[in-house]
Amino acid sequence: MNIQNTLESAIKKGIKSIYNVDVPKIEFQDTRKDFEGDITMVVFSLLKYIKGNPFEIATKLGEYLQENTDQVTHYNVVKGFLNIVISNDYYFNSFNDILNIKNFGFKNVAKNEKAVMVEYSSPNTNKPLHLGHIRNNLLGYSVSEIIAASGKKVYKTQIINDRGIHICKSMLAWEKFGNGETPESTGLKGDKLVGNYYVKFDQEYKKEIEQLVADGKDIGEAKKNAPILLEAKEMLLKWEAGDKQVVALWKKMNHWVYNGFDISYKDLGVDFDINYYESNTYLLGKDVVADGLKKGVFYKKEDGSVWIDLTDEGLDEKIVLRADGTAVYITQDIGTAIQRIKDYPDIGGMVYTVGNEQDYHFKVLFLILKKLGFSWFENLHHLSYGMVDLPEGKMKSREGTVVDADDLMVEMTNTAREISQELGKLEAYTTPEKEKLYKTIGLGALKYYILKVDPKKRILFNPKESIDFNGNTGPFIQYTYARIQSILRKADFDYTNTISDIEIHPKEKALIKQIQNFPLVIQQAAQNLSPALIANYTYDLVKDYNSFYQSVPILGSENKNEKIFRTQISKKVGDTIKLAFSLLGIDVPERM
RNA sequence: GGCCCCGUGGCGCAACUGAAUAGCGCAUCAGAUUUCGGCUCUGAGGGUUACAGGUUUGAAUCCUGUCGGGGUCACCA
Repeated sequence: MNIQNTLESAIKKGIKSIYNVDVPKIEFQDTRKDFEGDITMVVFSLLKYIKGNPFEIATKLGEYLQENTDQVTHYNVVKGFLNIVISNDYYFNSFNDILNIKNFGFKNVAKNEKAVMVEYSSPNTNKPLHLGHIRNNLLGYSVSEIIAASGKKVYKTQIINDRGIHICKSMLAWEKFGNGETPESTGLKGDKLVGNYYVKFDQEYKKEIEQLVADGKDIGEAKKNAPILLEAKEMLLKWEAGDKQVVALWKKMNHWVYNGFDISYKDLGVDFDINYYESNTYLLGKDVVADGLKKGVFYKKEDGSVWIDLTDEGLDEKIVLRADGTAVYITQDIGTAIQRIKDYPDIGGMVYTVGNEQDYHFKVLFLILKKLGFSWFENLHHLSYGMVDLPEGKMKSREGTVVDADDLMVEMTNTAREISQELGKLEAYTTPEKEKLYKTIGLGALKYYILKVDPKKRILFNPKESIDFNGNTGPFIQYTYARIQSILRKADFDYTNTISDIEIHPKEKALIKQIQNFPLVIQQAAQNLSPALIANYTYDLVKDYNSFYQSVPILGSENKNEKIFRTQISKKVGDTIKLAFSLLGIDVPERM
């Protein structure tokens, strides 16, 4: 029970006894530095229920609290703000209550809570992962961890786009120009090898168009009729017909890609519980459309195509099935959503981590599922995020301006190595341990940098200059953690027993308050699908700790109990940093 | 053009979903530290929260309009 809840029920009781009124909610905020107090109640919001002068109301409630609660020692009133001072005993008690709770702030999965499926990454199998995927992966993974810590079961999933004309393009190019190259023969990661052939196709295709135009063909015609494109289309037909050779090639090359992705995912520190493949799901949804037609949710046009009218909701009409009966993108998404609920009946909602260019698509998708009558539609969320832009302009894979995910991770690690070699305290480390550490720091910087900002905002990413190691950054927080560990290593006394008979320092108070807040922050972050809340919380905690560290001696304290208490606080802060960072997918080092 | 998102000190970000004098980091300037890791801490300067109205006891936050940036309006995925 944190202080806010305790006070809230006490104040409600007070209001009941003084004014005989029930109020639903009491508002609190942190007391501003310039006033005395630990927590502040905002009286203004009560004026709806209680007629009167805010100052008087605050004073009466302050008096009531002082007399009727153990925790409130005194109070002061400024305008409509009741500043409440909390007793030292309360801080000791509440800190001692949580001192030995492992994973403080994390809630166990509640039985009656429905599970959540979080989809993220969802790559194409013809291109390696790039910077955009990194933001997607970090967000999706972190949100999954946060929801899990908030007390819900989570299924992490990705849907792999493994079929279609674009896949045939890289297959065809490999067949024509590959000379039997494999990841083993070239030493390339599988996704990189296949990606190269996707580029190769595009080059050949452009050449053929130029040739055709030079021969006097119209440019539009040339684009449609370039021989290599026709061949790719033919290949797609063969694939759909189940042609043995094409399917075998498709399987072989996709495997290369999956092996490549696995390496990238592992480096990035993300994982999945379930994979869905478009080759299995692209036919889903058609029967749902037939069903919806019967129910009158959809309607058929003269040419046989099926549509939904969303003009009443301020959107357009949207096609859900082509005239030839084949599915479009959204048909598949409808089918897949329903399929997932069938596969995992304990799911009560889903989170789709997809870029904001698909905002409209998901609006439509959710609306359709609502109209089809699925009750879980209201627990569908599109975790939409802004583009990651480069200083030079937009990322385009064809023009080679993409930042490759693997390259970026290596670059971050290199930067961390350079800095650590100058400043690190790593004498005790072996070379492999050092390498692991550089990666921890480099990726910590990258992850924190991306996750601390509101997902909706665009990020301008300058690989060379953007990543700072000072200030509000991952490494700064990691550094504080490492320093705490250094203190704990040196603490050669028993600090497991609880302490309560010393003077409590304001900086210690601030830290206890901050730690107590952690469970609430997790719940808020889960509700808002916002890793940024966790990142900012951790930073605030670390700043409070550094301030504490600077103001009071810990191991150097003369008073034995003080020494123990401060060590305990340090330990708890360290634990909390570690837990919070685990929610962001960031490791913390023992030394750096 | 319709719809959606964004606009906060020079730069990068906050503000618990409407509350006190809008916080923090980088950069700049001035200090602190016999001690536990000098990648730390304390302080100063720097803001009409893009602009104009409105609602409210109270607005960066809600509403309307304008401007600027981005996205989206495919029988592509």
